[in-house]
Amino acid sequence: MGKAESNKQLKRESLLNTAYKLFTTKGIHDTSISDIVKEAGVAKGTFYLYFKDKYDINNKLVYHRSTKLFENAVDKLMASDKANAPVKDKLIFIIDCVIDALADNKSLLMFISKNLGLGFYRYAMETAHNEDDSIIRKIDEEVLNEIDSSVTNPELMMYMIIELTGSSIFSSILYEKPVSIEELKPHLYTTILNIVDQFTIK
Amino acid sequence: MGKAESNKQLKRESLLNTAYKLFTTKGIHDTSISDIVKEAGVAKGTFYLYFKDKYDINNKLVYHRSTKLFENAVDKLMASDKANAPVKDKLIFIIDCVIDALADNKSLLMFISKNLGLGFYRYAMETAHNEDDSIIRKIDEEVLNEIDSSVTNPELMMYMIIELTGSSIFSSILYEKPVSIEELKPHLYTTILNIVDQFTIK
Amino acid sequence: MGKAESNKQLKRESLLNTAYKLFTTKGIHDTSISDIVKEAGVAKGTFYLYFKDKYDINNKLVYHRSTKLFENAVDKLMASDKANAPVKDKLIFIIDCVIDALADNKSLLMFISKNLGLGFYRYAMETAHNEDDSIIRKIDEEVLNEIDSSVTNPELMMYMIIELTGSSIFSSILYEKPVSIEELKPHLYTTILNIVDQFTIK
Amino acid sequence: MGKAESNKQLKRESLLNTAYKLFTTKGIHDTSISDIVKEAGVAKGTFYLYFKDKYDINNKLVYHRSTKLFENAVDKLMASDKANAPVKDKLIFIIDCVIDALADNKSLLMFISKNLGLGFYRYAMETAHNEDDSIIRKIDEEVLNEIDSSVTNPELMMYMIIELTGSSIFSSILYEKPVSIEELKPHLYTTILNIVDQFTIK
DNA sequence: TATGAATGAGTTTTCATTCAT
DNA sequence: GATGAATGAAAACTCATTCAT
Repeated sequence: MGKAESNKQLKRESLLNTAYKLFTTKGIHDTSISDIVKEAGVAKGTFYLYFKDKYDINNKLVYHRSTKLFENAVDKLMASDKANAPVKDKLIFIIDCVIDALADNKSLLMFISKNLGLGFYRYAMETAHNEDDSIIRKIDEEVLNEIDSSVTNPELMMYMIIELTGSSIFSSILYEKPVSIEELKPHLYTTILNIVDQFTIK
Repeated sequence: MGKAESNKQLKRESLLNTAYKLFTTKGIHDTSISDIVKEAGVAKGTFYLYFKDKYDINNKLVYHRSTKLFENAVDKLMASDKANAPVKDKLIFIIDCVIDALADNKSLLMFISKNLGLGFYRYAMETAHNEDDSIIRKIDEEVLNEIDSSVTNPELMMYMIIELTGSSIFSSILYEKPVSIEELKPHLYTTILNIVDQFTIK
Repeated sequence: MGKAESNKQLKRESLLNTAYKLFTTKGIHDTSISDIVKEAGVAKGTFYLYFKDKYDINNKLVYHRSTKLFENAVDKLMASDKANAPVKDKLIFIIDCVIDALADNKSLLMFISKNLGLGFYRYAMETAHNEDDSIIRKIDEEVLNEIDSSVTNPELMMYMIIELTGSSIFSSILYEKPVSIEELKPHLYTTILNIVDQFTIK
Repeated sequence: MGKAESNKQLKRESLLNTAYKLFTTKGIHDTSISDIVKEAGVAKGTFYLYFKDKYDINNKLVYHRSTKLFENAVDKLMASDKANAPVKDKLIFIIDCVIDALADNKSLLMFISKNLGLGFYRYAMETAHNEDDSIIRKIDEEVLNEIDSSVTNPELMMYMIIELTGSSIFSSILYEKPVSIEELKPHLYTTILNIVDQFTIK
């Protein structure tokens, strides 16, 4: 990668990071492209070399940041002694990792929650179809492919688990309402395991 | 109510209805105050007599429309033969009513989903504190006040039920993904009843 | 004066006082008629029963408040042992009274200074021609009519004295720059007396 | 200076000149930013590239035009045979130049008078502190630095002279009331010299 | 007299986008 | 590729004034 090439990437990165910072602080509505380029230290026109508009950079951010979240969780799983544990355990492990990461990074939680209003699942499915390197596909293939054939409707099961998790952690992490995330966790995991059972033919 | 007074309410109503129509069709971002007043047939300044800005009228709409949704559900419950049924049954009845209403009114579902990104529950609790006539308070008092004392943490239980329901129906109703709402319902209600059990001391 | 009549005057007074308060605090430019009537507790339309517009009420205020200033000074003079002193002494007495009153009421000083930007004198002369009860005419007749016939150009003399006084006290009272008003006074009065001498044929 | 740079200055100048023209003809209150840009031949947004609002461009104009006034006076003094005359003579020379310039340019007089309502002196002192190239500082250093040590309070002396001059010439130039500027001059200069004497220890 | 909701022309202000350098 | 001044359509918002009650 030549000097020019790396400089090019630097500008792009700078724009992405600045946009993320401003979107999470002031909100996308109150952030203008002017604000972004001023803070990023690049020229107005440069923005358009990399992104179509404000919403384009926002989408790229959502994809980028949420993918990383799951990638890290999978990496941690693989590095752990749970790498070969039963699917149920791996599922809880990954969910736990993601929750911890979001509890540690509330602005990311805020950012994702504002953008995935219609649910993690739908977004995940959409990107799974559009992007070759979809993290969802990777999770599916590498972690959950061994879901027991006794599960009647694995996709629906995953849907309910993801939606329940995704929607219930926000208020808990951000406002500790109605309970803190640490208090929520055991109940949530119990429910998740119940859902798995519910979809399992005995 | 004098002639002037009723005319005043008419203008306000007209603005609310027009805004709702435009927000759900074109989106709030692409709807200008000019658009609203033009379609509502009132002068620009009149808008500012009733609402601070676009976001103010939007919030008032969210409150108004979502309250109505639950009010109708409670009314239906009271008029039904389930008025004196066990709490579990009343809960499922209300949820079923709300889901049916939203399935019948996708633009309302869309509208609410865009605006309650952080979850029904948090919004419900906030308005419960701010508004005297909060529907949530009413449901609490009139329908659920008899929750069995054997439930360990009724608030947390309701939280999980509401979040699971609120987030899982969207994709199902709007895109029939991963399954249609009619297919989802039995699984959802099973999970809800499981959650109730989970919080019940045996 | 009937009840209705006094109520009428009360509204007018309330509008005048509120306008003065707002003009001196926020400036005339940032005060709207809406602001005035809201704070005064009267209806919008009522404003137009008494005043033509914002500038009309402002002018009436300037006239009213500055006239009172000089009236009080003349009253004090008449009540003092200087009532029959030489003109020079009476002149200094009146000027001293006015300065003290303004030093005691900085918002009034601010208000007058903003509105009499083109000088006390011109304004005084204009109102002297327009208003039957002009305070300037009264001062002229009751206090200064005995100006010695040895003064070559009494009008010009008064002009210079008024302008010098009017412009030099502002900064002194409001910012104590370049010196406090108490420090300024002796120098100012010396200069005034010098001006009188300058116009007196010896 | 590149082509772009000079074009940039041209736009700024054009806006300043147009604003001055409109402010002096119609008044600042009746001049809209739309008026300015239309007449200046630039786009609406361009205005905001150079000025914050109407009042910002007005302030910059006051500073610019009043500074020029004194600069020209000092230049004329330096080019004259009075360059090395006694301070008294130089003082009268500069004042005379400024008065003549304002008598020749009544719209400038009007403009300055409306904006320096609280007095030349205060404004001059403020800008002297804020601006490195303050004309007041220059006059002080180049012309008046040799004020005789026998003057007890040079700053106060200058204050009184400036305020007297500044306030008394307006009505005289604009309305020839109470006397024309040519009639006023000898009396004014006599008073000024008297003030200098008053502050000089004999 | 007094009211205050309604008006809508007029103003300020923003900002995504372009394009000559 | 990179720049950033310029654009101008379009948005938000204001407010003096009116008039039916």
